[in-house]
Amino acid sequence: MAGPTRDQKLETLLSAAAKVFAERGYHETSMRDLARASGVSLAGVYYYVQSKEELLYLIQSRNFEAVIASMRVALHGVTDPIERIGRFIDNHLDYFAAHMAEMKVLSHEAGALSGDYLQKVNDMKREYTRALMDVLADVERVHGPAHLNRRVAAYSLFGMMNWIYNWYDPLGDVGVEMLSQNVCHLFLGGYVGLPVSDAAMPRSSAG
Amino acid sequence: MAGPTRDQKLETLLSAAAKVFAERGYHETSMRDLARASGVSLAGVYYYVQSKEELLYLIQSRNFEAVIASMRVALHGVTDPIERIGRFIDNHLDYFAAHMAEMKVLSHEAGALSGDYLQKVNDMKREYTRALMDVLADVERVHGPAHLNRRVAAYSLFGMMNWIYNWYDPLGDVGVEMLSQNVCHLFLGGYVGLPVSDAAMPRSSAG
DNA sequence: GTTGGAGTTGAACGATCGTTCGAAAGCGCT
DNA sequence: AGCGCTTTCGAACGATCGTTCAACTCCAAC
Repeated sequence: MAGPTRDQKLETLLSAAAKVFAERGYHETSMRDLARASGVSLAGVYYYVQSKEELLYLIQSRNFEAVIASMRVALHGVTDPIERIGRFIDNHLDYFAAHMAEMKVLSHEAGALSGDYLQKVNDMKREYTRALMDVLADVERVHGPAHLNRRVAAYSLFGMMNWIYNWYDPLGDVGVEMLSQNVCHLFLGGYVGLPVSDAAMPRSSAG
Repeated sequence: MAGPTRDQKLETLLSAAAKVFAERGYHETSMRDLARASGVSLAGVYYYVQSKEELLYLIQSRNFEAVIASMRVALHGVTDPIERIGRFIDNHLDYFAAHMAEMKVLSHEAGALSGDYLQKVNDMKREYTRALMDVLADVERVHGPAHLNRRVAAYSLFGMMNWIYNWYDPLGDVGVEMLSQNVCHLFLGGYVGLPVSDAAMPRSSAG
């Protein structure tokens, strides 16, 4: 019958904050809004968090770390470059759809941080981008050079995937599986220039 | 020797505001920042604009109108659906790259408006999205049904194109022409599922 | 029953926000 | 010079912001 841990209450606070940040935006949201949404007093928020900016940083860094860690697992042991891309996309969209509020805050509120907070999140961003670029380099090593600038291709893919917070409803008629398959097909079809065999689609080879 | 018109001074104000909004974000920017950036006093701004929100609305609506009008011209008389898509992409990226600050404000500050302002911008968004979806329907009518959900494809393309404010530098080593060609290739290759003939690329047929 | 730390709070702080307003300044016209 | 209209401004308004702090409650340990 133990009450919630300090860490658990912080998680609850972060979760509530992510929801409000996603709806109203970081700067429009006041600490009083967050207090109301998480059921504590205004001053009570500051018992768990040093500042409003640290709150945003915790949301961004924790989820970014989770995405990267999950991506490493998803790609581990997979050698076919095409399937590695499929896994990368699949992992990204799965996590995005499962944590819409947090990922919208991560994608949309990228420039709201400053100082050390900003630098640390930017480091993760560089690491994640590098991971994708490496996979793209693998593809070209195996299937020959693409007729596309690799950097443009990488950021276009991130654009496709990160833009979904503007329109996608995980509970709508387009399931996450279909979304992921479509993005895989769209990107791979355009990047390697040929219809992608179903065997390379992660959804049908891992389940 | 006539001094600047009232409309010209408003344009100057909007341009300066777009730049500051793009850099700092709409809500972080104060009317005092805008006054300093445009060289007038704080109260002076309110001679040209009723409110901060109207300022944002004017930036968004004027540029959205320009994009839509320019798109109508670019597509006029073009019958081949594939080339119509190419023109659509080309027009979008051309305008985006030429008006980075304004288009970033339009893309990134979508949820900052409210009331009638929001409704009017949303109407334009619906019109623009509908235009793309119609072209996609044309493609499928000619080249057979795509193996992709049309809505997912449309929003993925918008994602690719609108995300560029997060990374693209028009003055960098990737020119607008290469960017546009790459996005065309990426999208068409994935959507119609085959290498796109150069003749269908707007850059090589219109010059 | 008393101590002490963890958790929570109401009230207040100075700063900054968007907006307003009356007055002054510029200026073509007579 | 004097009038009328547009343009500009300094100063102030009330509201809200992020943050702080002393005081309070709660409860396990002694």
